[in-house]
Amino acid sequence: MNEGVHQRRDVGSESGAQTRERLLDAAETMFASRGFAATSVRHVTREAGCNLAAVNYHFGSKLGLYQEVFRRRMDAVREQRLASLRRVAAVEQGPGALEAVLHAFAASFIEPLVDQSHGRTLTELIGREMLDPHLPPQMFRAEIAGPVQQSLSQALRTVTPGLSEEAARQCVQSIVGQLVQAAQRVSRQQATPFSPPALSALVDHIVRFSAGGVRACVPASG
Amino acid sequence: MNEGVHQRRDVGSESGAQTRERLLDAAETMFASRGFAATSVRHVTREAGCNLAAVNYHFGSKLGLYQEVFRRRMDAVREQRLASLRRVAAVEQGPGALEAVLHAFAASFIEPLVDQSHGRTLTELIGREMLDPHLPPQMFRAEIAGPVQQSLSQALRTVTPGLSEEAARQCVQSIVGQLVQAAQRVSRQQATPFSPPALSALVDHIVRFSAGGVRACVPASG
DNA sequence: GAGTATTTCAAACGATCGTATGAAAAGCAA
DNA sequence: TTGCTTTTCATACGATCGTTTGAAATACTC
Repeated sequence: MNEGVHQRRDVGSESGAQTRERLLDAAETMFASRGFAATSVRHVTREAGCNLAAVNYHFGSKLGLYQEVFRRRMDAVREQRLASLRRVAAVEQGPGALEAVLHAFAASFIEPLVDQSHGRTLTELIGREMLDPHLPPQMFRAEIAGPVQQSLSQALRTVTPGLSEEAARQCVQSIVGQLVQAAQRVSRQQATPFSPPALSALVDHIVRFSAGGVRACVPASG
Repeated sequence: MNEGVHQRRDVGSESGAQTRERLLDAAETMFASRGFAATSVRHVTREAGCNLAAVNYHFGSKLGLYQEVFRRRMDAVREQRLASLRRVAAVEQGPGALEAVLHAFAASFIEPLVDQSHGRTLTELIGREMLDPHLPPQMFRAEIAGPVQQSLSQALRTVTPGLSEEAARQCVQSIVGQLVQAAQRVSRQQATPFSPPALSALVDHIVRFSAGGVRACVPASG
């Protein structure tokens, strides 16, 4: 009898929307730091300062709350990644173009971790979802991973003559792999929040390493 | 009153050791596929075909069981990684030596995922522990990550003239990042267990990409 | 064999979990 | 205000959680 998506007729009062977002904020933080199973509905509602039943009222279930936490942020994350790539690909040309593309992508991936508080928790959240999926299978990959990786792949081929489509796809995986791991290292360091110079050095290394890697994936030309 | 480590006087009977290992086997599988919080002691004991209280008797607590699951495998994992590096570093020389080192390391990381069943679950287990730590902080990094990464770092510098210690350390992070992400992709593909040629192509790409990346981290020489 | 130590067992403990329910509270249109 | 909808609330349900307990069963020593 459950069609899978919880639907309330509308958001009537303003206070209704307020507690709804307080719930999402609290849930986002706790799902990120503790994981889905270890986060209880009671913890979330207590943190949000509202009643236990509010979760089931607003989101149908604990799982519905979890999915809405992602849905609320996914558009912004995807657009941020795509925009920073588009910005660079339109401007840069010549021998340093590859580094520019890589730097734009890496920075847009790493910097939100320390700039805004949402970035850090969101990265942790995504890391957990990757290992312990609770979202519909198509949701995460289709709405974030897919578009972003395809966009980066195309940008790489634009600035790297001779890079095949398959090679570009593999390079994207190598780059994302480095970034995910680096992001986790940064996020883990909660006490000492990575000084800006150290963060900049981290991004610089990934750019240099990846540029060398991408160029090594181009078949040798006369 | 709990000194942190559960100590039974000895392993007296053989049947005692048998159920102890059945518990570890079952727990390893379930912790890997479901995570710590989502795996219940009752599930484990039912899977192991023994009584509920056996976990607390043999390991003191659920957490004690979890830690013992890791302790049982860590030595073997570390030795396997180090041995494959040592084997290559002693033999290879010349221009292809970097690729040989990278291939040895990547293969020892990826191949257990499909060869033996332990490798796959262990990789998933490690991935979960990285995001959701339940081990004493020094245990995992000190016994696996540390020695392996230092060994790879030294091997890279041996076959790559001009690579600084700091640069080697960063390159190790880049390589490990690629491998961890690739391992997760492989493990995720449970239905179609990655044909051997596809796996070989995956390793080959990581070797080529990383070789280019490492060489790009050497300061330009005359 | 008896006697001791080790291991297994069924049963229960208190706690917490996600969810459901129906009544109070609040918001809003008339 | 009245009447209706939306939101909040206290409370309870059944299930499952990790752990404990004391007795039964098993293994081992002598």
